[in-house]
Formats: sequence, C-alpha cells, structure tokens
Amino acid sequence: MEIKSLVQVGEYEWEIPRSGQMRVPARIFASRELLEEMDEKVREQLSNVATLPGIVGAALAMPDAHWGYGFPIGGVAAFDPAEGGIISVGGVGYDISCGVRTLLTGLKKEQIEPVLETLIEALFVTIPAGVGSEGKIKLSPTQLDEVLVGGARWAVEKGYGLPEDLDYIEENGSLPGADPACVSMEAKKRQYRQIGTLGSGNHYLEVQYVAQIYDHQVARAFGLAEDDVIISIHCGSRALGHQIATDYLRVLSGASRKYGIPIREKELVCAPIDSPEGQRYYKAMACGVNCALANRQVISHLVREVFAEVVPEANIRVLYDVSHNTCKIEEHEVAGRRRRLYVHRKGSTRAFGPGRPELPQAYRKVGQPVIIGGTMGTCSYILVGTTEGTTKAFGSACHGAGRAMSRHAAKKRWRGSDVIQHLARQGIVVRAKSMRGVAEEAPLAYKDVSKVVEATHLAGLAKKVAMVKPLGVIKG
DNA sequence: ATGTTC
Repeated sequence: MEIKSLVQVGEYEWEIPRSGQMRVPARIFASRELLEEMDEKVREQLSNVATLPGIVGAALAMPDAHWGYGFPIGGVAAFDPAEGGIISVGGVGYDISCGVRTLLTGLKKEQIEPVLETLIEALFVTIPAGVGSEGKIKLSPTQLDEVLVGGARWAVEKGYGLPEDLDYIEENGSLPGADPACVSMEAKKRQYRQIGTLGSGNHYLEVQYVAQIYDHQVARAFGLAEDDVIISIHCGSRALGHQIATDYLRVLSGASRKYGIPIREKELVCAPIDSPEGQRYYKAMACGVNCALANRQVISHLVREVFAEVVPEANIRVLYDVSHNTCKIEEHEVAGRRRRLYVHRKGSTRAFGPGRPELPQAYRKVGQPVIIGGTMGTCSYILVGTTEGTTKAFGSACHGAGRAMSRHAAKKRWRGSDVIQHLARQGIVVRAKSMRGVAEEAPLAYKDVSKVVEATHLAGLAKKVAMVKPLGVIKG
C-alpha cells in the first residue's frame, strides 16, 4: 500500500482521512513493513465501509488485513441502529463464526511424544474432515433447529461435553437472537450430517505445546505453563454458514436498493439494522454462529473420546473459544457515551480487556484469551485483550497470518506430499484428506504470523501471553 | 471458506 497518502497517528496506527462520501475516517493498525506489503484494495474497501450509514468512530483494519468480499478480511466496523446503522453480509463473511477453540490437556510434551503418531491417527479417523465431510450425528429438522438456537449449549445438553465448558465460550456457547425460521431449507439440508466436522481449506485440528511464555501472570490465569500440551480446533459453520451468506447476499442486495444505500461493491450490500431485511439477516447469522459453536463443541467431545482411549491421564478443559467472523451486539463507550452497537468483525478476533461483563470470572481481571492460529506447521499465539484495544478498536485484534499467495499460485508452486515431508523433518505429524489442500495451505503461502502478532501487540490491541508450536495436525 | 464455478 502507498504509505504517503496515509496519516500516521501512532507508531502502529495509520489513518485514511475522511474524503468524498466517507462519514468517518478509516484506521489501519500495522507496522510500516506490514502496511507496505498490504493490498491496495484494503484502502479502497475500508474507504467504502466508511461511507455506510450509521458507522461509528472509524472503519478499522487489523495488521493481517487483506482483500475480501466487500469488507477486507481483518476488518472491523461498528454501527449504531439509533443512527440508521446497517448490517452487512460482507462484514461477517461466508464462514460465519469461523473461529478457534483451544483445549488444555493437563499433559506435558514428554508424555505425548511416545504416542504422538497413534494419537494423530486416532484423531484423524474420529473427526470427519475434508470437503463435504459428514459425521455420525444425523439430525432431524427439529433437532437442527435446536442446534441453531442452542449452539454449544445444545451439544452439552445432548452429552457432548461438560456444563463448565460453556463458561469458556464467547456468548457462553449460544448467541441470543437466532431464529431458524430465517434460515432457508437449502442451508438446513446441507447441515443435517455436518455437525462435528472439521471442513477443509485452512481449517485444522492441531496438537500443540507451549513453547514460550511472555506474560507469566496472565499465563497462570489462563492455566498455561511451558511444555503444556494443548489442542486447537479451527473451523466454522460449514456449508450452512456459507449458504446463509449466499442467500442473504441476494436479500440485502435488494434491500440496499430499497433503502437507497449506494452499492460500491457487489458484496458490500447491506440493510438498516432496524429494517425487516436487516433483522432477518441478524437472526439467520446468529443461527450460523450457533452452528459453529455446536460444531466446535462436538469436535471437543470427540477429542475427549480419543484422549480417553490413547492418553487416559489427560484432563481436557476449554481454555476459550473465539470467533473471528461475526456481527455482535455490544456496548461500547464512544466519546464518553455508552452505546449499543452492532460490531462486525471479519477476520478479526474479539479481544475484550479486563472488566467486561461478558468474560468468565476466571478471566475478568486479566482480559479474554485471544487465540491466533498460524497455519499448518507454523507457530500460533495466545494473547490477552487490553483496555487500550477495547477503546481503540471496539475490543478487536488480528485473527491469524492471512494469505500471502493465492490458492491457485500455491498449488502450482508446491506438491502436497513434499509439504508433508518437509514438516515431518521438523517432527510434525500431518494427516490430511487432500494433498491438493495441503499444497494450497503450504506454510509459505501465508504471511508470517509472528510479524502480525508483533504488530498487534505493539499497537496495544492485545498483548502476547504465549507462543505455541505444533506437534501434529489433522486437515481436510 | 464452500456438495472447491448453480
């Protein structure tokens, strides 16, 4: 991105001044290096977002921002319904509530190493992965509706997990406001057999160990110590979320015209929050969120079953479950006034600092765990939300590395089997459904997650707590 | 991301 047209407002904070139809400025949180590499499209898309009715403060981009449909991936925007604020499909993304859940195991690295191959193999055969993958759970239409309202709470009630798991999931496992009547039959049909499945693309389940602690006090509050074995599950709402997005892209396209909101990009369509179309999208999107929360809960249950078999001394607890493709109703103080806002985070993790009532008691004094997944074979990070980030960015941080190379280019550059061999030489066990998928997800096709996390940390959006490294991974 | 371009 051309830096000279930006105004530097902090060492890691840059502003696109208001111009043309922009109602507010746009702000990008990044190091100079990441900003230079950043897609020029991010500037254009952020400026478009800044023109939307009812936007509050500024249109924001995280250090891992890159081009997306309508909104950039790594984008954050909050809208006030009382001021004609809108809700947008492009502000959430296709994979509604895609996110990461991290589980603690109570095990040390040395305990797992002798059984690592067996463990990864058992996880691979137990947890369905890959395009169109289906699980053992088959839901009736009534049961699916219960999932879409209940989320992880539904899963726990059905025996897939423990009641205390719910305390460590954003929204306590269930986003209010979901209405299955707003979800098409087409979307529901695609989900009957997809509960508790991993999916494909950049989704994965990784067995990791804590390689480095940066903040010992917060790490203690999170229950993390060096060499601890943890599990991270990265997946979303599968075909259902995708279908909801597809359906409502059409609905909101009509709504944009109906309410006279200029369409600057096909996927930037939106509707006023208080319109029937806007409310229907919110209620459907909440179903997508609950689907993803139920998914990660059922997968956690399968992980527990595998560990009970392979490493029975494990005690699996949920560290936290974060979503990075959502629109949520949150209270924020803006210019001294508390306001109820619809906060869109697309490729951005909620990162609430200390004191927020949404956080479980165990984390309320320190802030929420902010789980940042790397890509296959690279390290990942656990950060903690800050008061500064809650003020500056509605409590938001980056979500991961972000692609540096297209899927197509990656496939031409690498062979899946070579990527797996390369990782094996580093002692990382990989089991995958698709070699083509592995090539697309080659570590070098992604930006350096460490640089993204460093910029997030230095910008004050969230603070580094721990770095984790992979031992084994299963992929679609 | 996605029954990977209905």
